[in-house]
Amino acid sequence: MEKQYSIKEASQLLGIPKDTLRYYDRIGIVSPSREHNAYRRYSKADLVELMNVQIMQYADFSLEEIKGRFQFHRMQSVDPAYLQEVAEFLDAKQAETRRKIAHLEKVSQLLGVAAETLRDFNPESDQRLAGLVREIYRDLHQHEPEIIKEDCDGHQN
Amino acid sequence: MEKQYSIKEASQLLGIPKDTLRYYDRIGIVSPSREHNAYRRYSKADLVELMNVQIMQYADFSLEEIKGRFQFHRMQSVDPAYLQEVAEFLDAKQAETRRKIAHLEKVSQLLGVAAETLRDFNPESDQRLAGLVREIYRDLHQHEPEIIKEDCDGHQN
DNA sequence: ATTGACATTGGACTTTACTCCAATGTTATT
DNA sequence: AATAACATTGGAGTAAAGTCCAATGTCAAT
Repeated sequence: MEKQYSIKEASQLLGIPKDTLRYYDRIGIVSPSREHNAYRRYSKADLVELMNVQIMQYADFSLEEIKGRFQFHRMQSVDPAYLQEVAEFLDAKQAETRRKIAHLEKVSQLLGVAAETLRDFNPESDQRLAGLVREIYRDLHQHEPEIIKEDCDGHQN
Repeated sequence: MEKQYSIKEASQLLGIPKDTLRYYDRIGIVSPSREHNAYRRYSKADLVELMNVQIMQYADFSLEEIKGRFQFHRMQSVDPAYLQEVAEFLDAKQAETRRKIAHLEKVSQLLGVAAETLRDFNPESDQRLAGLVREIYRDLHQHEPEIIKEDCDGHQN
């Protein structure tokens, strides 16, 4: 006889609001069984699934993705082709994550240089700032170079 | 006589949809002047501002922030106290960005190990995966340790 | 005068992941 | 029987940053 948990208990154990648990039930992410009175009863397996969901969210998966791709602990027949597919999906996610990191690295640089330039203005950091901005702008869409290309830090000249 | 640009031209030059430009006008981000017939006329300064907006967005600022903090190219009197304030704001943003990067680094690790584990299962990478997941879970909310702590990769045991 | 390409507006809709509410039902305790 | 503390539901609202639409106005060329 495994213990079962009320929605309140599940909520407290996992730190997920009750409304959110109901929402997950509604959209089919984790749908616990019900008691005679229609109260939700969360099994341990349900809690584990919810922890999975939390991890997946941490890893930037959308609920759609979580719902779609990751029923694989449900299926007992672990089709190797399917495993392969999931692995590729993870690879793609990782690549995307790396791109995001590269982006944020540039942002961090930009912010650092911008703050420095504000703190004490000198032509050197101003130059670096302008260069970064240009680079980012190129990054943003690599075309249409022939317009104004002021440095975009706001100080008019 | 500086050239002025129609909304279509501005849109094409900057790669921003016309509807978005109108939206920016409405919420007061960049509000160009108008012709006799109420058509918007974007000046070069407007375009520069819009480029600023693009950079700011690249740097993960919300439109609220862009609107609130960065009218400083507008003000000609560059109050040093204000510069200081902005610099601190940028510092805070940078710190936040660094936190995001740290998060994504962990995500990337997790995805890598998860894919590896799926590809060819061996107890070693399984261990690493479990360890990472535990770490993340601790990260997620550092409390309530006394429940189930299965590895959250889905394979039942 | 009509056509086509452009412009305007207010307002509704989209997406994601919740969050809140009111009306109502259930359980346990007083 | 009344009360408190739970639970249920459908449905509405929220945030951000657009995106789309219909009705309408303007402009240049035919």
